[in-house]
Parts: sequence; C-alpha cells; structure tokens
Amino acid sequence: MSISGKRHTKRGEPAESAARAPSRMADVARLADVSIITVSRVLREPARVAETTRTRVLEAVRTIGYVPNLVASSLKSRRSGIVAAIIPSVAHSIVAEVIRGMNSVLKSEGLHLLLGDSGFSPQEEEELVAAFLARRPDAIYLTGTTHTRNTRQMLDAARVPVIEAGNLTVSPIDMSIGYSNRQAAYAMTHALIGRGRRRIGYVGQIGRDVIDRVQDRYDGYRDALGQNGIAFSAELTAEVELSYRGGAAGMTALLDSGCDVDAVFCTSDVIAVGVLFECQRRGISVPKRIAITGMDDQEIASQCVPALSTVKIPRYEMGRRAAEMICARLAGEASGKNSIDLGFSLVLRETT
Amino acid sequence: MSISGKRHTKRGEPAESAARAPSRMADVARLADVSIITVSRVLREPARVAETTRTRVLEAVRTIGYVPNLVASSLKSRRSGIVAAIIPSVAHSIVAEVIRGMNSVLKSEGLHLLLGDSGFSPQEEEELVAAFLARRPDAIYLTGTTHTRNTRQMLDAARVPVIEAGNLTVSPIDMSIGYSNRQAAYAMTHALIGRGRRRIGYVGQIGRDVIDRVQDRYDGYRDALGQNGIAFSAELTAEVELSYRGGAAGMTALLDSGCDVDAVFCTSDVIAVGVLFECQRRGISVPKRIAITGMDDQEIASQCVPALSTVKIPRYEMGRRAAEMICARLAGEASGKNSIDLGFSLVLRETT
DNA sequence: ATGAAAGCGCTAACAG
DNA sequence: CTGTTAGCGCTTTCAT
Repeated sequence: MSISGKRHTKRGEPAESAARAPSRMADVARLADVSIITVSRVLREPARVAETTRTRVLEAVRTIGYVPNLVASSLKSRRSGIVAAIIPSVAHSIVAEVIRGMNSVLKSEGLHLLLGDSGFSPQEEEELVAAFLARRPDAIYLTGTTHTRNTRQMLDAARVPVIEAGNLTVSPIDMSIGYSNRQAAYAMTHALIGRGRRRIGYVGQIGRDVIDRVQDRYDGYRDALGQNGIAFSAELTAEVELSYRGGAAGMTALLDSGCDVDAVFCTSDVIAVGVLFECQRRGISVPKRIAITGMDDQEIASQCVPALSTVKIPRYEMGRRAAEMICARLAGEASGKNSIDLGFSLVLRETT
Repeated sequence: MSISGKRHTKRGEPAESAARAPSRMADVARLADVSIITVSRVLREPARVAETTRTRVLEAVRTIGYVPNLVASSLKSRRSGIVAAIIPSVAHSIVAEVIRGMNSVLKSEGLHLLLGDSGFSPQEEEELVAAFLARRPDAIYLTGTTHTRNTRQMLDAARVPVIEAGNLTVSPIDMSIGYSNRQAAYAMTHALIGRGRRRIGYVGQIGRDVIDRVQDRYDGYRDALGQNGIAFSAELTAEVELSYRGGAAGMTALLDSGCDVDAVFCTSDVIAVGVLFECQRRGISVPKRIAITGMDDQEIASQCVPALSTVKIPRYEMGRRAAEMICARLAGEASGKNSIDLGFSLVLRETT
C-alpha cells in the first residue's frame, strides 16, 4: 500500500538548507497512504473518491501545504487554463502606467504578465495568490502591504520572489517599492493649510480599515491638521466609491452637513475631479470658494478646468523598476531584501 | 543519424480529419535530420550550434510552422516565464469593463487571463499572438478585426478557439462579438445633424489606416454627412492621440483652421472631454456654440459638466459573453462559427 | 473505489 | 559541436 516514492533526482536532503522544491502529489500520497492518482482524483473529482479517503487526503494536503502544479497538469491534459487576451491599450487606468512600465522590461526577458484584480479585498487577493501559485510564476507582484496571514504563509512556502508595490513598509515579505502615502497626503494637506485654508474636507475612498494606502492617506491628512492646530471634524470627512460619481457624492455630503468647507483633500484624482464637477454643477467657484486637491497626477489632472493640484507618483517608473528588481532576482543577482522609496512630488495647479 | 521518432500514442494518422496535435521538436528534428536537443539549442542558444545546422533547423521550424511548447519547457526548466500581478482594480480604462466581464465568467471555470497590450499595432499583436501561443492557451481573445496575415495563419494552425471582439466582421477567424462602429458613428453624427448642426468637425484617434474600428467610425461620420447633403471638408477633421490632451489639440486645430465649426464628433469619450476642456479654457459655450459627442459612455461622460452625449456600448456584457462563448466552446458545445451583434445605443445628454 | 504503467514535450546533465 | 539518457509532476488508459 505504501508508495515507493523516492525522487530519482538528487534534491537536497530534507535537512539541507537549500531551497526545498515545492511538494508534489507524491508527498501528499505518502502522507495519506494512498496512491498518487487518488490524490489527483480528490482534487479534481472528489465525488469519485470514498469520503474517508477523501478526508484523509485533504488533511494531508493541508498539513503539507500542497499547491498543485498546473504546469504539469497542463502538459498532460493539454489544457493550460489560460485565456490569452490581446487588447489595444490599457491607458487611463490608474494601474495602466504600472503595467506598461512592467511590460517594457518583462517583454525583453520573454516574461508575461498574468493579471488578477483583487477589487481592493485582501480575501480576494489571497484566493488569487493561491490560484496563481499553482502556475508556478517566476515572481509575484502585489499591490500594497496589507495581506492576509494566509497570503504571507503561502508566499513564504512557495519561496517565490515577491514584490510589494505602492507603499512603504517596515516588514516587507520580500522586495518592495513605493512611496510614503502618509507623507504625500500630509504634504498636500499642509500645502492647503499654507494657502490659508482652514476648513479642509476629506473625501476618500472606502476601505480605510483594510487598505494600507487609504489608511495612510487619511492619517497623513489628520497629521497635517493636528500639527497645525486645526481641529479634526468627522463632519468634514466622507468615504466614497473610487469614481467621479463618488467624488460628487462626497462633495454633496460635505455641503449638506452644513460645515463651511473651504478646501477638499481627495485621495485620488478621479475623486477630486468628481468633486470639481459637483462644484461646477452647483456654481461653486474653484478655487475661489473651495480649493481641491487630488492624488496620482493622472492625465486628467493637468487637463481639467481649472487644472487640478495633485501629488505626482512615478507609476511607470514603479512598474519598470519593480520588473527590473524581479529580473535581477531571477538572474541570481541581488538576493538581498530590496526596498525602494520612489518618493513623490507636489504638483500645484489651479484648483489651489 | 535519423530519429526513431514515432509517437507512442495513437494520434490520428496525418491524413485523418481529426484536429492534429501541434507539432513538436521531434517533428522539426526529423525534417532537419538532427536530434531533438539540437533543435532545442537552436531555439535557446543559437550560438552553440554550427551555422549550417542552425540554418537547416530554422528552415524546418519555418516549414512546419513550429511553435515551441512553453508548458513542457516550464515543467522541465522550472521556469514558467510568468509574472503574476495582483492589482486592486482595473477601473477607468476603456478595456477595464471588458476585462471585468470576462473575469466574472472565467473565474468560476478556473481560467486565468494572460494580458497583452498591442498598442494599436497589428505588428505588435502578431508578436504577442506568437508568444502567447507558446503557452498553449485554451482560447485567444483579440480586439477588433484587423490582423496581419501571419496572425491569422498562426491562429489557424494552432486550432485554438479565437474570439474577435469590438467590431463586426463578415469574415471572422472563428467567433466574434461586437457592434457596428460604422453605424454607431453614423447614428451619432446623424443626431447632430438632426439638431441643426451643419459644420460638424471630426476629432478621431490616429490610425485609421490600420485599425478597423477607427476607420469604421470615420466612415460612419462621412456616411452621415453625405446622406444629408453636407459637404465633407478635410479642414474639419483632426487626427489625434487618444487622450484628453489629444482632444484639446484637435479642438485647437479645428479652431485655428478658421472653419466655423458648430459641433465636434469625437471617436471616444476621452477625446470628447478633452475637446470640452479646451472649449472651457477658451470660454466657448457648450453646447450653445459648439456641440460635442463622444463614444463609449465611460463614467466621465455622465459626470462631466455639461454631461456628454455619447454612444453606449455594453463593454462588460461584451467581456462576459465573449468568455461565455469561449467556455461553451471549451465544453464542447457550440462549435459552429458564432457571431454576436451586441448593438449600441445613443445617450443624448447636455453637450448636444 | 483504487491503483499501475505510460508518457505529455521539453531540457539538464553528461557524454563523445 | 552534437547526441543520449533520464526525468519534470502530473493525468490518461487500462486494470483490479
């Protein structure tokens, strides 16, 4: 009944310090005392396996932390599980520039980007990490620094190069690249104060509780108020969808609350332009009566009327350098924990 | 010297009508009368192979139309060549809704999206198709109907399900889904005429010569003019980058040409909003003096001030249904040539 | 309901 | 410079 399973090749002994190869079905099979094919069945057609066996196998899978190898699966089954989509352009998304930056580097290395959208949810991110890990990617790019415990665990176990991008962190999983969202928000709010604004509203994206970047921007806003002796007022804050509509809704909320705002700090350009549109609809003069600031410096910021003051973040650069770090790692160079602070810069235009 | 190479499995005889499996290195090796590993080397480290051999192998590769199998390569070399990127959102890109729509379906099937950006270039698209084919995708999603001869050839040879999305075509490679860009542009221009506009400018994206959708929109615009007895004037047209800046530049060009425009038909919302911004900068009243129309109905169209008249295209739906067609095909259903016309609708708002 | 054997198409390791 | 051998980790096919 037992599996003879010994690797034919000379993988390091278990005790060796060398990077262990990921576990295989054979490992699971041995632990569960079944044959390899049974493990395969449990994973693909659980109904065909007796309940007791199934439970035992599933437990073994969990103990080992087994992640199926879809590459092997694809080879044999002739199904890669991949749909290749070729699109004309990813322009005008906040993440578009990052993707372009990454591709500019990856292309020359023959690497391809498998893209997953977590919808700002760490839970969703965890599922994507699990799914992607099965394809044995050469590296993983994660947005931000907020991840579930499981995500970190899987990533550690997989021993795959990981880069967290978009924010700074003192405890990176592996590599990281970004800028200080807190300082950026602080600087922008501070600039508003410097121009004489005192009743500064905050219109930010929903999800402060789960997303590091959003929380940091909020903290930066409050830091600036606090350090300038301006009282914080919950009435002056609104949490909204990340959209033009969201910005408009936020502005409406601030206005309806009756608090006499003279500026609105927004956590993104899209929200800020939404705020601007709402002001235009109401005939509120910008920046005379209300100043507005965004973050990201997307193209619209420089084009809208009046042009939006915002924080410029080198997104293309972020993608490019993230990819470079990945490539360097894959090439065996630079194995140290690499963290890069890209910085940011204030772009003061007409809305302030 | 010759290769014993006979497949151990019972693939259909060459003459059989069943779908042939893709060619392997062994096929190339046999034709070039070398060993398999030599083929492998020619492809990966050409320098290590004698020039004459190399030439012979390369020729065999070409004759056969061999596309390497990166899945097998990945399994052996333990390098998948894939970088998995997990991002918080692909919102606000023109293609974002399509991607979201596709993912909503693919997710439940355990399928993943490999994304490539062709930058509106059929040449680039060809290279991406070649690269992606090597990963043996279960299906390929292409934007538009303009493709190089080579692209079609590779796709035919690969016998992979292909869906062309975004425009209608009478000669699809395989499946297709979209709407009539020409009719949409015609309808919008016609609506402008119906509201009394006569000096209707055209501000469109560069690339009419290579991109079906752009050409079709231009044709639709001219159709409408022609059928209403309005003379076409090249002075009234501008080809610009697909950006807010591009729209502004286009408006500037029309104004500078001295032709007295009273409306501007734009081939995208982004361009249209750019035009609107330029009007605002110049104090030109919209729609009083100049009417503006866009295409796509992106979020900004309903939010900008005044709200933009545009053509609504069901992009999420397009992605969702494209993915459904792919899944149906993979499940063995619906093997016929499937073409869907999603239609479009005019959304007349304040800029007209 | 479970297992054994075979091999997907390629590349690493080692000849020669 | 070229070839032989031995698998990568799975799933297919055929048994039991």
